[in-house]
Amino acid sequence: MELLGKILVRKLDEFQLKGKIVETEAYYGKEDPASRARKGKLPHCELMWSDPGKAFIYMVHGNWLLNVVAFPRGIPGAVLIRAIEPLEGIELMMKNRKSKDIKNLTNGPGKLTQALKITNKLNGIDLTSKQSELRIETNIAQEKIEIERSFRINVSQDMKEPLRFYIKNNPFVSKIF
DNA sequence: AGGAAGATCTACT
DNA sequence: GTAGATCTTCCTA
Repeated sequence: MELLGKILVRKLDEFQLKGKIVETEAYYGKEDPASRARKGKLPHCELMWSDPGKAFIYMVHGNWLLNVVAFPRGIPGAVLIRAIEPLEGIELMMKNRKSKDIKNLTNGPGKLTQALKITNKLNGIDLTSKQSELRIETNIAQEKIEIERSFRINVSQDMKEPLRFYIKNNPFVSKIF
């Protein structure tokens, strides 16, 4: 996806936490049996019908999952950020996660939200605005990345096509086939 | 009001 | 690798 390789920036009081997006999954609306939007316009996921570039944060199994709305208004769909590679503020992430293993900080959807202190307070925030507490920056020195794709992980009913994208040979992706 | 499900994580064998 | 914990929202009575 286009999000791969971009930088996720979480702004706290005096600090900034940064991480490179290394793993994503696509979710659609009613076409997708795994999507929460499949049953119709549920109140809490109305953001999927909203404008692209907004954060859609969803709680499941006691974990916050971070999504980015990916389609124009009117079309439901979002991209789940599964894993990032910590770049800045790593010590604070370790503190948030109570772990000192860097590879264990953000290599999963629920883990990265803990490390970055992402909660439903940030639901619906504009990820493209400079003032947002949470935003996505384009990687200036965009290195060459190889994108690999596979089927989604831990989804009870997956679709027929692979909807998971990740950066090849990156140690921070949650699972490699 | 109560119960079930869900895009997960951790700990233990 | 498998089981259990965990929490919020939605569905049904």
